[in-house]
Amino acid sequence: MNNSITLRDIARALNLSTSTISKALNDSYEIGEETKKKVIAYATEHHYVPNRMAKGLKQGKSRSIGVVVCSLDNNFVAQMLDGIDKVSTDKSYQIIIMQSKESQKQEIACIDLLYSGGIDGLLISPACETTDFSYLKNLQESGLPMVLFDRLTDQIDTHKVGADNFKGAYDATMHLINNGYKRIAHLNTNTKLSISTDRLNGYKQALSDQMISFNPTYLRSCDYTDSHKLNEDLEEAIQYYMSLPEPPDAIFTATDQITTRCLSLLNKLGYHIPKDLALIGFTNTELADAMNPSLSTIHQPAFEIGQLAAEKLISLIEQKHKEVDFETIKLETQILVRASTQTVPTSN
Amino acid sequence: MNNSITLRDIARALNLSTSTISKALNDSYEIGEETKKKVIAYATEHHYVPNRMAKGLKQGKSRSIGVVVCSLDNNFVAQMLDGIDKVSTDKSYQIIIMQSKESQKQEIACIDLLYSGGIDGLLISPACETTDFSYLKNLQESGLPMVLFDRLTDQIDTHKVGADNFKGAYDATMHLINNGYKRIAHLNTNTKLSISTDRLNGYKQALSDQMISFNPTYLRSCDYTDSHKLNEDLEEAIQYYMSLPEPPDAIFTATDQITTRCLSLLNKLGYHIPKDLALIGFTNTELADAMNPSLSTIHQPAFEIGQLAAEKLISLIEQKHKEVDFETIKLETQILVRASTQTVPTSN
DNA sequence: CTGTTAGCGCTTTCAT
DNA sequence: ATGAAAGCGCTAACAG
Repeated sequence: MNNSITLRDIARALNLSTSTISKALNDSYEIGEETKKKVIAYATEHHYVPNRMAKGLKQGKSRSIGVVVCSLDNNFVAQMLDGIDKVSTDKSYQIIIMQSKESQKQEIACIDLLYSGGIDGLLISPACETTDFSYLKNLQESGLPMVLFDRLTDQIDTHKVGADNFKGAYDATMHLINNGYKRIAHLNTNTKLSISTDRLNGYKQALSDQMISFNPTYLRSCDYTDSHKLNEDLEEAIQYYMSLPEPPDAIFTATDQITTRCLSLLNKLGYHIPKDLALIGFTNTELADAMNPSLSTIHQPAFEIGQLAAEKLISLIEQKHKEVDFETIKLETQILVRASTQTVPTSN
Repeated sequence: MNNSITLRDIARALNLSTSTISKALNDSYEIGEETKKKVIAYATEHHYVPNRMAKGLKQGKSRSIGVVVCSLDNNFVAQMLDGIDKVSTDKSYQIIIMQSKESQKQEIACIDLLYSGGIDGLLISPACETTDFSYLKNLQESGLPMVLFDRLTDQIDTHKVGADNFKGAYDATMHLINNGYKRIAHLNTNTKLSISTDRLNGYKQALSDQMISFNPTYLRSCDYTDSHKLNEDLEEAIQYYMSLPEPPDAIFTATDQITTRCLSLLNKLGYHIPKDLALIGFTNTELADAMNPSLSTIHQPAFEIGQLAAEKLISLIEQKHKEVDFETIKLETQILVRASTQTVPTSN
């Protein structure tokens, strides 16, 4: 660990007290210009770097923020983290990122570790598996400021920042309908979180607005917990759809992983997109344009979600005393129409 | 910050001393079974969670590792981070990730912050911009264990873990030659780091082994610092190549970003891959199969690089006293041949 | 303007 | 088997 010089070392070298050094380095009005200069000169020369742990221990705060996400190796998550990092760095907070891998157990382990590390606040996008939020609620009651981002739940009352998933799903479905698709399947995750339900509801609303009745056989959920299992579920779902007497003519997929993998899988299984089946889904991949075929997507403002969530959390941390009205912010998604939904299927 | 109960609170409640509580919770042999049980029961009931800062301050180590990467929003980096996280979590180290955004100045700011945070060791993949490593060297001399990963340099003597970039580049170039391509261009980054030079050398070696003389007009470097600038440079490079009297018939691209963007760009500019131009490059995207055309790639064992780097660092941390022989480990890359290099160009 | 002192929460001798 | 006390590096009253 850190074995650079300490305040005491400087104090001894300069024949001053540690508190004088501390004040000088913190540019206190109590200290004379002369002394300040001398201290700062010595400190820089000897590469003094303050010990954050000592400072944190003393001050009861650490200027660090814990971030819990499902996975680091996820394009969409990475973009949100980038946004969080931007704001945190600007406001000189350090972020500590941990991954739940979609497991509630691991999520709790992460939170414990973060909490014991003395974070000033928590930014969390819960694991798909998580249904019981009492753990988080307890932490909140014991005074830890927190903001939910991306994946939200009604079970906790705090600031929440995510995309307008209902609208995004509605737009996607409506786009398919407007392009002449009639039998629209929906593939989503097996979670109870809002990302899943909101998207399902948006899908249903669009159908109903267009007088298309919701057909439960066109709805399948995939296990999101395990990457391998996801592929299996996806393949099974597609096989199932296509073996139906009336197979769907389009699929609307609910998450980044599902969308891109679905495209790969459809290609692999030999289906032609969009002739056999149109495809549109939530994903933020920059490669949508270069895919085969280029992929129509619902794009979420990931970076902005991260930024806003971090801002909200920091404001919460810095006005811990005051009463605040918690907000739930839903940022607009964007529909990007490309080739995967362009061909109107042969009439029937 | 953390305002859970402390050892003192437990001590008072149980009419014991803090040191007894500390020992009990750390399962010391000095403490009787009865007492231990009582203490542990109380601690769990009241959700005692130790203060890492206090512990770290006392013990002179924090069980945390600093990680500096160029960017979070980068597929390849994310995979390495995942590997680092796996090992760290297993060995109960916490990781603190920071991004340099390819700027040396920001890199130093990150390192300072990490160092002052009391990290036990540093894992770093330097910014493209970084050429002067004296800063890191000083830190190392002052006792901070560090491991370089992915982007290596001879200027620092420590454990280093990366891919065998020379071999990867050699394989890619050789593959192109074997498939009948003769005028092979190389697009890389404008950095002095080994990732760039090793790949260039592998490319040159393959050419020379096949009696093809290296043509400097077929070599272009892109500014990697800025995402927008990269696109410009790329577009300019392609325009330049294609306006040559003898334009290249294949491109070998050196990094994840360059490779995928190059594909997008070639499509956008209306070139047909691989008829007009073959393309193969370093990238770890899972979407290579689903691209248009499916993309031949050099795949790096990113997760393993992360894992190994973390293991090396932790071993360094935990045997800080002993003398060690530093190793440089180069993991095998993998060539994945797909459609973007499949068609032999029309003879000439 | 500068110094003394106490204490953040924890571990760790050293007594008892 | 348990406790008292010191101290990690820092800041913040409070004196001087």
